[in-house]
Amino acid sequence: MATIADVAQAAGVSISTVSYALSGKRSITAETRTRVLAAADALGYLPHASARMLAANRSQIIAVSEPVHADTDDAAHMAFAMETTKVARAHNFDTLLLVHDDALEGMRRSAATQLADGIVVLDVDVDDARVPLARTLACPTVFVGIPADTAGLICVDLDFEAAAREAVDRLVDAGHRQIGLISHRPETLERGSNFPLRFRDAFLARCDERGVAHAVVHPNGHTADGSVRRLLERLPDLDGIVLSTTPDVASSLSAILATRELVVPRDVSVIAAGVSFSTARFAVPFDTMPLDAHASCAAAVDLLVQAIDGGDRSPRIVLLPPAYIDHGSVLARATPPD
Amino acid sequence: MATIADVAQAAGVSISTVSYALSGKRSITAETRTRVLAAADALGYLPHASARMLAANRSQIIAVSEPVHADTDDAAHMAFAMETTKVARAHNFDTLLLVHDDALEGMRRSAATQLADGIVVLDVDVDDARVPLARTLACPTVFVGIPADTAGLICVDLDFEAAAREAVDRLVDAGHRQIGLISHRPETLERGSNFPLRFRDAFLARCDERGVAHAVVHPNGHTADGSVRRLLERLPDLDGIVLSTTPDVASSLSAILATRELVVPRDVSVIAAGVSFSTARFAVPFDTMPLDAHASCAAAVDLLVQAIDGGDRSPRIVLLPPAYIDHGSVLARATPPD
DNA sequence: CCGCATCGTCGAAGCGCTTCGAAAGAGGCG
DNA sequence: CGCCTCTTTCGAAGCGCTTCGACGATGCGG
Repeated sequence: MATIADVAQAAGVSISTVSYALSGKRSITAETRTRVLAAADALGYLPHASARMLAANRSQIIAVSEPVHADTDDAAHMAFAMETTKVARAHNFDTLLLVHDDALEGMRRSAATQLADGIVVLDVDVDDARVPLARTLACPTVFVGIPADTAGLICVDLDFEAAAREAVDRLVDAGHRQIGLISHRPETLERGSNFPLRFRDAFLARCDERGVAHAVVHPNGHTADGSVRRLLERLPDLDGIVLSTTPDVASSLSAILATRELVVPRDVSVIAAGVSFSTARFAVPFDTMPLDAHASCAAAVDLLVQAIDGGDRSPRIVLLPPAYIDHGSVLARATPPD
Repeated sequence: MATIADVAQAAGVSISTVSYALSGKRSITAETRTRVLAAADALGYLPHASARMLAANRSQIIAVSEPVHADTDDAAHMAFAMETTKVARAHNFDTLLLVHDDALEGMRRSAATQLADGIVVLDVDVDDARVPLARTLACPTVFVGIPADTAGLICVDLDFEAAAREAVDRLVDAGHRQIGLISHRPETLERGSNFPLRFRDAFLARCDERGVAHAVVHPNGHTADGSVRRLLERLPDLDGIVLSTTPDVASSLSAILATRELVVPRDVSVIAAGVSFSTARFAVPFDTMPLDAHASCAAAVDLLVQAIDGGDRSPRIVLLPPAYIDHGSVLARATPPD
């Protein structure tokens, strides 16, 4: 491997001149710069990563902490890790993957050894062990998700509350009067995954505000079977369903409604909200307010880079407004006669 | 952050003594070692990653190259990247994630800058651009998957050929006479994904050897709809199906067979082989020979660490024998009267 | 014509660690 | 008692880079 000394020799200049010519941190004559760049190019020179890290006190590495809980959607996780990596590259950072139990310990390690310049924390629980840890680290950290106690943290997430409100509003505005929410499985909520709670609570509040009959169910298995049954028990004239659940449950919904002679959107309107999968390939695609991995990760990395490069570590919560993708699964109801 | 000098001072020894006490590369009296360890502990000392990398000429980082093609299964990719990371940690390596277009360029970069000590290449195509690149790199590289030209490479994969043969053998041995293979979507094969080809070819060869009627279909959409229709056109008495396909296609199979009054395993036996998803939660679970991410990645990382630490870079192909998980989806057929 | 900025380049220090060679001390043997 | 060996520890070099201070050269104004 060629070193900066080789380039310097080839270009007939000093080592520091090469460094400045390549970094642009001091002015260099155009002619000298050209010579240096040519030499670097000819030698295929790339700076030795660890030497650069040591001297510059910067690793250009972002750690990504991703615990991967058994009950969460692998494909969604993948998307977040990948998007974080992609966006980080655009900022000239590489990403280090910290998974499973090392999601926690790895944060401490990569911060203490200064392996990472910053950390992105994914799959955040309400009561996440990584929250107190992050507070003790010298290393800037951004959470994708909102834990219970956000004091001192930088957090980014879809505005699940706004999404829940918009879902309710759209259904109510279109004349729906009995709205059910199919949420996540009970174990997901018990573990303390944060967004299902936020979504559910906002859903309940908005339904109350709008004065509409409503019910919330949590699927027990991997289909919407029991959820639909329980919704219909509580809302016999169910005309709207909001989905904030897993892809397997969502994809089974149309068929299960069909067994009860219910057709989407003829009899029941459906909106999927805060979901990280697409319903476009479902037999009946649903209107969707997606949990957009790219948007969340881009925002997170932007904030992190700002903290690293710009030194702006002031705590804040950034909520991303939901987008609405129309697939025609919401049908206006005739206003019931007073 | 505490440095090795701080530890040395606290323990009342020299820097090199601390280094040797911690690394164990030279003998140190028990008493001195204890003192050093105590001091390191008290100060919360962890060696500065880049300083250590620079001095030791070792990064303890493995790059993971994962292009993520649009037509491939996100959850499966996730599993491979995660498992690689997990196994790497057990060897005291961290993993750097290289995705999308950077899967290729990142390999060059992390090798040239010596950011990575080795590379694991995932999601390998038959004609993968990363193959010729790997040959030019100084950095040891292990492929998870078998490209067309394996000259000079270290590769690990499930023995798809053996899996195909075993699937055919099990069906034929159980008296099946018309066996269909539902393979991957045409675009997956066109892109040159390597294992579907290997599996299909071995399937065809074994069916010929065993003298059994057979057909191969490639699903067009995301269900097994058309595949089943085309199989039945060509094999009117279809009694066995081998699945080497995507989870969406596989999960739709039972229901689609049901529309034709075909029940698994009463009328048709099914074996899923070389798949990275579980069929355990399907309405009818299938016998499965899994593509085990953990096994593949563990083997890959072992080989890579051997190459890095042990200097053993001799090219080789390691094929992992398939396991067979019985879910009762294969039913012995009465031998037809001669 | 001299002094003073300004510009482009250079030399050297230093980032925190590993590792080599050597020094110092301990112990055994003739 | 001296010599040699072995063990334990130390000092210093060096990994490849960034960056600071300085130095010579050039250009300008007084």
